[in-house]
Amino acid sequence: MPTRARTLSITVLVQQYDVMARVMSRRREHRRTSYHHGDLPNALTDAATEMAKTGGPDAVVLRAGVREAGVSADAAYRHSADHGELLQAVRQRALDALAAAMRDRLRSGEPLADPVAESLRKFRALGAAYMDFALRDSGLFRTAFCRPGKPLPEGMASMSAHGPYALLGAVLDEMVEHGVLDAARRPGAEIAVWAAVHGLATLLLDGPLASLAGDDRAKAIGRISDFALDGLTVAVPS
Amino acid sequence: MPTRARTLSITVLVQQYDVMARVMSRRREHRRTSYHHGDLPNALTDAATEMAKTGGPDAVVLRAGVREAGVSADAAYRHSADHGELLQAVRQRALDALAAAMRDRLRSGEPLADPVAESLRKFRALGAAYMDFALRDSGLFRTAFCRPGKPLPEGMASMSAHGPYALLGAVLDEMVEHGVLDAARRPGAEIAVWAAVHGLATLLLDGPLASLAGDDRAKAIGRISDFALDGLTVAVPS
DNA sequence: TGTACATCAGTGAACGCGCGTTCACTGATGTAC
DNA sequence: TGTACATCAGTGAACGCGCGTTCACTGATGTAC
Repeated sequence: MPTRARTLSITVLVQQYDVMARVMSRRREHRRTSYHHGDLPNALTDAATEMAKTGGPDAVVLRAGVREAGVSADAAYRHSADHGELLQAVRQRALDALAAAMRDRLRSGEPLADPVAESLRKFRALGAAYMDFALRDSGLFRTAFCRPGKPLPEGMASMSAHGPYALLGAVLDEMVEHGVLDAARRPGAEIAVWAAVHGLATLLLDGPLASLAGDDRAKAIGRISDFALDGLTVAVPS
Repeated sequence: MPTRARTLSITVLVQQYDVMARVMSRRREHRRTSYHHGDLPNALTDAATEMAKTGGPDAVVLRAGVREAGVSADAAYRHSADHGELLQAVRQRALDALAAAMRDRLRSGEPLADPVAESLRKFRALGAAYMDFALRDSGLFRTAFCRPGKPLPEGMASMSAHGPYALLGAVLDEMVEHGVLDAARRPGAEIAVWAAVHGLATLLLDGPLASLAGDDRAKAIGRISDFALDGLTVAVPS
């Protein structure tokens, strides 16, 4: 069957062309002008972050990263101590992205004239941004909070001046300032609020609440901020 | 140096003896009287659960499990579809263990005469048991809530009549019954409370709060139940 | 009570995979004189 | 302005590991007649 055979071989050729084109375009992206890469540390972290975005922390694979960067495996070890350090860098990126999403949400809404209402608006905006990030960019979110190989260094991004924790703290301070939150209840409030929102995110993402359908899910998300607010602002602990 | 050489060889012998003794005792535990194991599915799940206890979900390794059960690798496939199914079985065990710890804590405390105080006591007991389990048996806890390979079947144990979720639900019902919790606030209350406690557990365990030292940690844990209670029982949402 | 036979539950060896890491080596770059 | 030389940042191949899974096969068990 010569006709069939020719048809097949053309199909095969087309497939081969597609594969080659893909390979070449990838090569082109990362083609270097010199023997040295120029900025391997960043390129590697970029590639690894992209993987985390898709597949979570388990997808952060050193060999895949150097492949993507168009460099041999050992080159990574000129800049990184080991795989754990790469993962740590990606984790940092993920935390930064989360904090950025929270800041964006703060800015995106219409500021309210009443400072009390405004501080509440901000509080809810942070919670909503956190939940959205967790559910939409779940790979990064999971990476940001994945179990680290070695204990994390103190003062990591989430705790730094611009991290999620600090953002929440600033809004809570505002709430105290405007009398929404009793100053006596301020200490440690970040942790309680953070726990509530973070817990809901993880239960929905990987936990037993993953099966919660669209509407129930939306309800649960909607409620968690009110729940946290009430938990903070109630006058008399029973 | 003949003396040195002899000393060395005795050391080596002692080491070899230790290794052999360990191997033999392991063999003995699992020595079978017949060609058939008798109860491989349970033995395998037992072994895998033990691994999860120590090393979390990543430690649930099929080959290690069959090794421990004293059986060849392929034997596992007579009873389990694949690795995912084994992990699922272990996850179920972990959830059962968590629920059991919660039930035990409910029973262990002195019941109070006042039904209002009693329902609050139960509420706090559940939270405390959950946190203790998470921090003390962290391997199992992590396994219970690890990301499943395939979506979980609906109606899993945490949602079943005796799972953690149902236990919390029952106590919340009691709180409504005795006027501690407004009935209008009852729907979805499990989720909010669960999220708060679960979130704190995961942040302390693997997250950025892992560095929280003994006293701060205790404070955060102590506060989370009050926080959740206040969030539920406050009269007027601002 | 035997017996043929299907089925169940094992065996030991192997496959293929992809990983993190390391090896000895080399091209490129910067610097002291 | 050259030049020797240390150092930096790559190469390609390999190592060793342990995993999940599958292969062809076999011993043990239950069942119909």
